[in-house]
Amino acid sequence: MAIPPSDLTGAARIRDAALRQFAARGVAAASIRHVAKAAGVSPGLVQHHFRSKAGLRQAVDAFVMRRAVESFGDLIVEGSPEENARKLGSRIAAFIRANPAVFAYIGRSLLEADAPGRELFDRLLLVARAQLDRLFTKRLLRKDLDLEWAALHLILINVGAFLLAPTLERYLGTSLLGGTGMGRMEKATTDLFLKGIYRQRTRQTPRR
Amino acid sequence: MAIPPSDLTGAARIRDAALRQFAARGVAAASIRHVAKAAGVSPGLVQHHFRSKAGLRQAVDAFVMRRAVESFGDLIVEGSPEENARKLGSRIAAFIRANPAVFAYIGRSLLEADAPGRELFDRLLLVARAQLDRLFTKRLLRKDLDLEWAALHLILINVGAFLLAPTLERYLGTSLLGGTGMGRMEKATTDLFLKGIYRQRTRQTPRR
DNA sequence: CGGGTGCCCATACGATCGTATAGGCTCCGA
DNA sequence: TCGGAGCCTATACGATCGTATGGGCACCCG
Repeated sequence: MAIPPSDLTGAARIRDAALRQFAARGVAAASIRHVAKAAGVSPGLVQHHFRSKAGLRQAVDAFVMRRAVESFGDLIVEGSPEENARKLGSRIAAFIRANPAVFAYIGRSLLEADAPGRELFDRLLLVARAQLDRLFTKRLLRKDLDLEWAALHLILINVGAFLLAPTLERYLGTSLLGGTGMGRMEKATTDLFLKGIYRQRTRQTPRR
Repeated sequence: MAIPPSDLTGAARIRDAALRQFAARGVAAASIRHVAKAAGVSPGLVQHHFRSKAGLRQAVDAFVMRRAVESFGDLIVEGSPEENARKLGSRIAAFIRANPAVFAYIGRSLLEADAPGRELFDRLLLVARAQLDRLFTKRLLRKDLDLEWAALHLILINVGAFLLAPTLERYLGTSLLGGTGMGRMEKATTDLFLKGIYRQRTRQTPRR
C-alpha cells in the first residue's frame, strides 16, 4: 500500500518487491498478490511483465547474480593470510551491507533445492572455489585443507547467518545490519577462519 | 501409500511422518494431507489426534527437544583442545547419523522465526553456550573469543549443512549421511574450529 | 447383553493460491 | 486524426490449503 518511488519502472518495482518478499517469506510462501501489493501495483501487472511466478523468479535470480559477480569477481590474492582473511571478510560484509535483501534471498534460494536454486548455488560456489583455489596455489592456506568443504563453510556461515537473521537478532539483542552488529559478526567470522576457536597451540603442530 | 509399520500407534506414525515432511518441505509447505498420506492414514485422523496443524507441530517440537537434550546434556570438558574438538565433532556427527530427520527439522524450524521456532532455538543455543562456557573457564578456548558468536557458528555450520543438504550433496557427489560423506564433513568442520583455514603462522608471516 | 468410549474415515466449507482472459487508458507515429 | 502498442486493472476458474462436522467400527465395562 506504500506509495512506491516512481522513478523506477513498474517492472523494476515489481522485481525489487519480489526480491524482498522472496527473501523474507521464502519463494513458495510469497504469493504474487503479496508481491503486487508490496510493489503498489495490481496482481495482473506482475503476470503482464513476467508471465508467471517462475518468470518472476528468473528475473530476480538474474538480478541477484549480476550483483554477486560484480561484487566478488575481482578479489585480491596477495599479502599474508591475515590480510586476505580480513579483506575477504570486509568484502563480504560490505556486500551484505549494500545488498541485504539480495543476500537474504540467496540464502532462501539455496533452501529450495529446485532447478533455479541449484543454478544460483552452483554459480556462487564457483566464485568461492575460484578464490580459495587462487589462495591455495599461493600457499596461503593449510596444506591439508579440504577445499570443497572450506568453500561450503564460507557460504554456510555467511548465508546461514542471514537465513536465521530474525532468530539471531533476538538472541544478540542487536540488528545484524546495524553498525556494531555487522562489525562484530565480521570480526568473529574472520577470526574463526583465521584461528579457529580454541587456544593457540604454543610450539609445534602436534600430528595426531 | 507405503504400508506403515504397524507396531507404532497411529499418533506416533503421524508424528514421525510429520517430522520428516516438515524437515523435507518446511512446516508451511507440508500440508496435513501430505503428512497423512506419508503416515498411511486419513487426513481426518491427524486432526483427531492433534486438533490442528499447530498442535501437530507442538508434538513434533516436544519430540525433537527430548531427543536433543538426551544427546547433548552430558558433554565432557577435559583434555586438550584437540580432544575436545574431536569429541564435540563426533558427538554431533553421531547425533546426526542417528537422527537425520530430527536434525533436518531443527534447521527448518529455526528458519520459521515464529514462536515455536524461537523457543527451539533458545533451548539449543543454551546447550551450545553452556558447553562453550565450560570450555572457556577451563581455559581451552581463545582468550579473545566471542563466545556468543562461537555458539552461533557451531549451530550455523552444522544446522546449515543439513538445511542445504540436497544442494550440498549434488555438489559433493555423495550423500551427507553416507559413510564417507559424514566423516569428511566431521573432519573438515572440526579442523575449521581447531585451526581455521589458513596456513599456520610460522615465526613470521610469509610475504606474498 | 447393551451402551459408551476411543480410533478412524469421508465430506464439506471458506480462504488463498497461480493463472487465464478481457477491457481501459495514454501516448506516439503515419 | 486515428489506430495500434504498451502499461495497467478487474474478474473468473480450478486446485489446494486448514478446519469443522458427522458417521462407522472395535472393544470394554456395567
